[in-house]
Amino acid sequence: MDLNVLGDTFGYLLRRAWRDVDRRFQYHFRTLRLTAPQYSILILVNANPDCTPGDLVQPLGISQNNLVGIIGDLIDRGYVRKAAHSQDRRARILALTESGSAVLAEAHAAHAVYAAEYLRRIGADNLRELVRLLTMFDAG
Amino acid sequence: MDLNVLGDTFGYLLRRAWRDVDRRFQYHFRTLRLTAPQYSILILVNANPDCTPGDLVQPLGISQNNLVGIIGDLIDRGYVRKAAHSQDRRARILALTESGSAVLAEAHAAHAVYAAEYLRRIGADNLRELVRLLTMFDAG
DNA sequence: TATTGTTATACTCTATAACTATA
DNA sequence: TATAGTTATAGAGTATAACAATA
Repeated sequence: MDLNVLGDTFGYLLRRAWRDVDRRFQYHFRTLRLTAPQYSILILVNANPDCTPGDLVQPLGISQNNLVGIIGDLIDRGYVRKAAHSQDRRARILALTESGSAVLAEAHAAHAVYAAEYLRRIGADNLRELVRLLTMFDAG
Repeated sequence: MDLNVLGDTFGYLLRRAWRDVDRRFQYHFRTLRLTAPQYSILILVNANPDCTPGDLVQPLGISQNNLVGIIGDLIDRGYVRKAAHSQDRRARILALTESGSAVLAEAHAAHAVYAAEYLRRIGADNLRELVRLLTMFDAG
């Protein structure tokens, strides 16, 4: 097949790269049954205890209505707990449960294996350079 | 918000970059009502006349069953036509219609505007470097 | 009036399985 | 027995709109 202009089109390549990375992520996280956004939520809630769901909207790039279900799943599975905000009675605050901290540790271990795979495939220098370039796309 | 390890995680950044790029693509292709995969199909069918749907599976990274609907939509809209294969009666061959060639020309024009936006934002050298790095992820 | 969280809905993309007609 | 195309279905992810409670 002649790829024509596609082989030099960064959008085409970005989509393929994302699909490859997401597929490998899913493979390494299959026993934990965590998606990439769910892993991100665990990391953010752990690093920012008592944050609100609204705080997660920007860093995750997921709108608040769609966050409800994803966080709700993590709550149902006992990894995250949601409590009333002390000042603003509209707001909720999030924190990891003990079980959530434990699964986050397992997730970090799974992520290390996944990352090592790409370290071999792509190389440390290339990955560092990629992070630099991708950060420029970050529109928020 | 403390991003913790996420700010240096290429998977996280890749997802955000892809979402940004896809959103801008959708914006520039809104009047043509073409998705990124549909634009890719028009390019590939144009560059490879009389290819089969199966030929598109690998370059698009879309499985054959899911391709049916996407190609079917392009056929319904009169951009692609499907005909019998001369040797293999199981297979079909694809080609652009006149209307398909016309819309592809419009799509290339829309893509040029979209690409110019990123050329300003990211810079030619960085985009070239990005294409080099993303090609390494291409698993097929 | 505006904001936080929530529900509902629809559409796209993706994944698995199974079917048909050919080879 | 394998392959090309197709159909069906279910699950994510995403988008818009609307609502209740509270600020």
